Amino acid sequence: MLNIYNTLSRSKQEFKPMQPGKVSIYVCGITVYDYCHLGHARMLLVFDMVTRYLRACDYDVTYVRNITDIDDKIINRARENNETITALTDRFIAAMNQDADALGIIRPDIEPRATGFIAQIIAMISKLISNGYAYVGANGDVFYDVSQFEGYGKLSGKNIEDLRAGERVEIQEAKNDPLDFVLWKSAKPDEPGWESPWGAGRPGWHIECSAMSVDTLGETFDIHGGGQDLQFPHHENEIAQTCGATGKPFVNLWMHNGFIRVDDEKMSKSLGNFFTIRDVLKAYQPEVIRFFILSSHYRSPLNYSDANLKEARTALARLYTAIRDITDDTATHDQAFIAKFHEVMEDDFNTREAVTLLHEIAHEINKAGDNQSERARTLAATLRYLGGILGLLQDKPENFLQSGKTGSGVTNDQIQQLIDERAMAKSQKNFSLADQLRDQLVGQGIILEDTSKGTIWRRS
RNA sequence: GGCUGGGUGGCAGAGGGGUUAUGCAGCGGCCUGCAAAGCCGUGUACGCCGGUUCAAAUCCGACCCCAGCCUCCA
Repeated sequence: MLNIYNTLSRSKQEFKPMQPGKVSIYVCGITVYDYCHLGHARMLLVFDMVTRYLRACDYDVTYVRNITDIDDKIINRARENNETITALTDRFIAAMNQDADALGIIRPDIEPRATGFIAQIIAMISKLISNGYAYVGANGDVFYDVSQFEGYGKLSGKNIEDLRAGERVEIQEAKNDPLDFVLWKSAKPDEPGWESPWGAGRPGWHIECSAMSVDTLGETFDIHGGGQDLQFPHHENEIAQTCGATGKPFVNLWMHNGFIRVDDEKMSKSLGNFFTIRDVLKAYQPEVIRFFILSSHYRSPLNYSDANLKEARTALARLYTAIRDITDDTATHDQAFIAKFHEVMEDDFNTREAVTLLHEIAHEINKAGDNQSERARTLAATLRYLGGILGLLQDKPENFLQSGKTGSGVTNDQIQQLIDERAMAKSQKNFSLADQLRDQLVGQGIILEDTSKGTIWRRS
């Protein structure tokens, strides 16, 4: 029985899909005006893990992750760069796909782009106006009338009075209420726009997701996800819009992933403390980033640091080391570990416990000694199978262990040459030369291991 | 100020009324020419103050501290 924490009820609840065996998920994706950072990576990886796990449980999953390709930041950035909006968004969508692919993230089944749904957006806004939830403001923009929607603030645990008391909402003359938010923004003469009943303009951010999710998954669907910061106002507004337009419940379960932090502060553009995925990939293997992120619970904050990434690399190397040289292709699985794995994953996707379990399996393999024994092969197959559900341990062990980013100044051939020289020295009992050659490699991040089958190497 | 979530050993990070988390680092040992890897053993812990209980890191209450949201944000 799968239990998932629902932000709306602030508790774990049993997951019951609307249609048995089928799951529909919508996740708020990326606004494409810059490279993705590690925070985006966490969102991508968390929901990748969720869909992978649901599929491993034989659910037929439809995973939708949108792209916001029209918005003020995009317009401004295109203007700064002196390029067209399409050129800018195409460029960063390609970059996003490149980064996501590198991290082994399975592409969503449907990836709607806001600009492809203008008709649906306009239709939904019209519906909201006719249903009495929206109005045309003094400046020609269309606004959502928050006071008309009962339960506004329920998802984020806020009430309208508190929000007003916060007084951080910008006062805008055109609105009836400072809390009202824009659905359709009139275009200034030099801005892009689409024709609409309210003149040329573009959609507000929130309405995009309402229109795209309803169009791709239906008026009510199973899971809606996104980063924690989207709870308010974005998801709150989505609920108000979709329910206002359809008169039906919107989603059954809200999932929000925690943030990546740097020095105990949220990683963000405004703080200037963000690291892009591609920058981090220069120093660490993609699987290390995945392992790092899955090493904590998806709702917990997670601190990014060089030390933590290094540790993730070491821990993952331990797992790969355990299955090194074991042929596991024909072996069966250890059902006790499989059952335990599902037990922890069914508790709100406790990937940290799952990773702990992988370490326990690795330890069992190491204890087994003879790595061609039936027991070792069964455990290795289990380790690889369970790791695979998390998107881990699918590489060849020697490939992972040798393809680290340290010691990249020395080629495999050079390493092998030094190993050969050292073997010669060793056979002549010239240990001081042998040690000197080994130290030389260690200085370049290459670790040698003398085994019964000869000397093998890996990157530290 | 309001609303959420949290404070765990040297570090990271789970768990969550009585039984080893796990990983990294440390220490002792085995193995090794020496290492590495691995194995065995080992230490350090649950913010503070009360309460409930045979028993509290775990439940309850107060307090202190931190983070997130309340504005664009994954």
